[in-house]
Amino acid sequence: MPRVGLNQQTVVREAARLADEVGFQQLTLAALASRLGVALPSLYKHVRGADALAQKLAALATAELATAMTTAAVGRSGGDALRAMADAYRDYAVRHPGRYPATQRVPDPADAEHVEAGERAVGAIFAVLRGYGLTGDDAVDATRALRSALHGFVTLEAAGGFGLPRDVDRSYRQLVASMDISFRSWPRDGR
Amino acid sequence: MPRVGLNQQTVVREAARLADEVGFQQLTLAALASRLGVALPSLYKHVRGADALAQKLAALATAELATAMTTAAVGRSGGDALRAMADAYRDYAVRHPGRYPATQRVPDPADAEHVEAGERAVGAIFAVLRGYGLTGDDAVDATRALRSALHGFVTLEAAGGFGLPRDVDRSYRQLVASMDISFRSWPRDGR
DNA sequence: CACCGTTGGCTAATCGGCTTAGCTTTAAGG
DNA sequence: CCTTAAAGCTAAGCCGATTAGCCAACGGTG
Repeated sequence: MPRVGLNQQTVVREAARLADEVGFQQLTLAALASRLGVALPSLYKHVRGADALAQKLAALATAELATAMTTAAVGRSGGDALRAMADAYRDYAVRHPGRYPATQRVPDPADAEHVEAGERAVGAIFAVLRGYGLTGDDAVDATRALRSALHGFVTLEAAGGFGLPRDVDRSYRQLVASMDISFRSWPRDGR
Repeated sequence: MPRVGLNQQTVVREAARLADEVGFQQLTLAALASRLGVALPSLYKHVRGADALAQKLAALATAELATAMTTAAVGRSGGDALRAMADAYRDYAVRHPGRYPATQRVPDPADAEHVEAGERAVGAIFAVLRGYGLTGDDAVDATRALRSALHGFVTLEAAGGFGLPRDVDRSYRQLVASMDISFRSWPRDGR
């Protein structure tokens, strides 16, 4: 019986593909094994279990998303950079509906690649905000605001939460435009 | 053997309590049954199954959230109403970590109460936005923006996605303040 | 080429959760 | 008191995850 020749990389990558097809919640070791032409328990030679697989998938997806955000913003600044990054963010979420939810998982401190990927993603946002003159606590607040807005939008969109017929692309553009306005006149409370 | 005397209401309500304790994902028919002092299959006399239970829980949570939002905004307007509603929203999510995620489920059109609850929640936001002079398509866009921001924030907060030590309450206040600014000068593209 | 150790794959078995089928018994109403 | 709808039960089957333990393929070494 010839070996299939799997390793952790191939397993995680196929999991990513499968997740995009069937959804993150429906990503199952059983389905993944059959997809890879292998019996389910064989996967344990490469991944500790279902939870560990999800965590590895999170690391992969976070790295991809961070790269997409960084790439989009490079060579741009201000509202231009913001729009490009926001578009890249939503584009990733739409094109990878199975991977995107995985990016919500907090990195395991022991997984250096995952931690680094998360820092790259936040760093990309920070860099854009520096273009608005936002630094320190303001940058932290603004980063949280931007992440919240983008994450919330793509999550609601994916869940089918926008019932009305109004064009969703346009709503997203308006959201990003409103964030642009916010960042240009960021509210400072007394501190 | 005396009867416990369950009905759909009591089952769903207990499910909500349990979900808040153990988390939405960990809400299981097995745990719910043992909590109610009943064998698992007995639950099927009151609920069609696990998915239907989640849907009923969604209806309950959506109604509660809508009520909280509406109550908070009553008698206020403008930024005052916005802040009160936003605080009520986050407060609900924090105090009901198991119910809140359920509110993401799209109502089944056949469940009139659920549909109505969703409309009440959106209607509450619409009402606040009217105080900013936002109506029609602008109100739709702004509603989506606000929902995105609030939902994104509480979701990331619950997931532990805010790593830095910066005070989360303050970040939320800043987010809401920035939305207030956005609504006061809502961007209109050429249409 | 033969040997051997590593390791990737397998089968078997257990466990937990969901679901269905079908039986029993409560309790409410005539 | 009798009937009957419904609330509860047990039994059984399915599916996914996990663990244990076996076997065979491949790579390196003599």
